[in-house]
Amino acid sequence: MSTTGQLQQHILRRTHFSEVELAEFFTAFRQVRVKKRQFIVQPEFVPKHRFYVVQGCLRAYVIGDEGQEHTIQFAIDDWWITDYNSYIYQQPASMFIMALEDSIVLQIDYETEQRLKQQCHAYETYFRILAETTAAHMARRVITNLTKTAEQRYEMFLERYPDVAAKVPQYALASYLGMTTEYLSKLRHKRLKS
Amino acid sequence: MSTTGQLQQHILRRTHFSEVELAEFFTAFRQVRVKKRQFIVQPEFVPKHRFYVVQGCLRAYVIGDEGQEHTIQFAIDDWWITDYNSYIYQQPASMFIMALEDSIVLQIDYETEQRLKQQCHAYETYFRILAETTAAHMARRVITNLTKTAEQRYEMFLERYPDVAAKVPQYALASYLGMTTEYLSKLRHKRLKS
DNA sequence: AAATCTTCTTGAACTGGATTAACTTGTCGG
DNA sequence: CCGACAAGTTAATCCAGTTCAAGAAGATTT
Repeated sequence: MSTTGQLQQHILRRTHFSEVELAEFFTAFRQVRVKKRQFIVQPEFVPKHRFYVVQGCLRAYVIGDEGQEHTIQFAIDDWWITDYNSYIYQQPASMFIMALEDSIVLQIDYETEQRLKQQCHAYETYFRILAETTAAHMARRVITNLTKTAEQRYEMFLERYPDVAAKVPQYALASYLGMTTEYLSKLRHKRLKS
Repeated sequence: MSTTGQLQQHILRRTHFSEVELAEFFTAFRQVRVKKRQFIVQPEFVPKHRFYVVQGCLRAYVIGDEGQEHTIQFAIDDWWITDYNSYIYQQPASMFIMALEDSIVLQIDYETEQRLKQQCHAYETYFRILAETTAAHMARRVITNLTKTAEQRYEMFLERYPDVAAKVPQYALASYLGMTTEYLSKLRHKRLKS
């Protein structure tokens, strides 16, 4: 499948674009290769793009007051990623987004996205659905963080995202789940014994 | 101002509807009075509506495995509220949404919303913006919960939402901030002394 | 205005998870 | 294939926040 073919599926599984709409939509994207450890978003800079991951693995994180990293989002094949707050309001980012492995992404820039959404109802619908999905996902995460223990959060993550769990380094997962690397290490060990 | 006048402002501050579009949009809403302690969403039932709060105060919460309540969202005048996950996917709710005081809401039902969005690009845009705002808000909350201590979370909430903090009962706020009532009580006391 | 229920407070004992620190194992560029 | 740094482990100690328990202060109903 071509690299845009994957995104095409992502779109058509959620809404309907005509042939013409699809073709024009893809002209808005640029395919970019991102090397491991390379940043695509950095604090202080206004994030110009939203990214669709064709292949690879990226991680968004913030740095807390005491210098610890906190993972906000992972993205693997067929996921969208950006610093949501900063992108939609076009404010300087507060996150880093870094490739955890060599990756291929499709990027669309803010102005183009705005123009497309204005121009065509179907495009607007697609981005509305993306936003809704993001909101729903974030709401679930808030609930999980409020209601579950560290151990339960780990177990749930393993069940829900086994492919992500397998790909990302332990320290990144720990900081996503809101615990230290050391504690996650203990949980894993405990798990193996039982 | 009429009750829809408030919602009209909410819309026009975010996007543009023509006179005709505005008029038709409002026919989709029904104004409902909700008494204190009354539920508008309950677990097991598919939430049929999304609610715009004209006046009053509502609270969305889930019940954890050990029976504790966890507040997911508050809504006061000029806010939207629903069980987001359940509403957009039309699945049985997992939350309660209850009025903390006698309130007036405007409700739109799922099918009507779908029809409106399909019918008119401007409506679609408005709901896209609502979803984006929700996503951004939830993302900020995830970050705060990961990076800040209970005390910092409380201080930040007071600063950002003083009107909500003044309205809602202590136990509801505590469970929103992810701490026990007892601990919040101590934090307040500590705060008064300094 | 008494009775009942709901919310808030206070303090003592406890614990899930953090911190610190030293060590082991991977990984990869040269 | 080696040197260096990044990632993961283990164990001792510590603390932010919970739990339990009992009472005080508001609300709401009769």
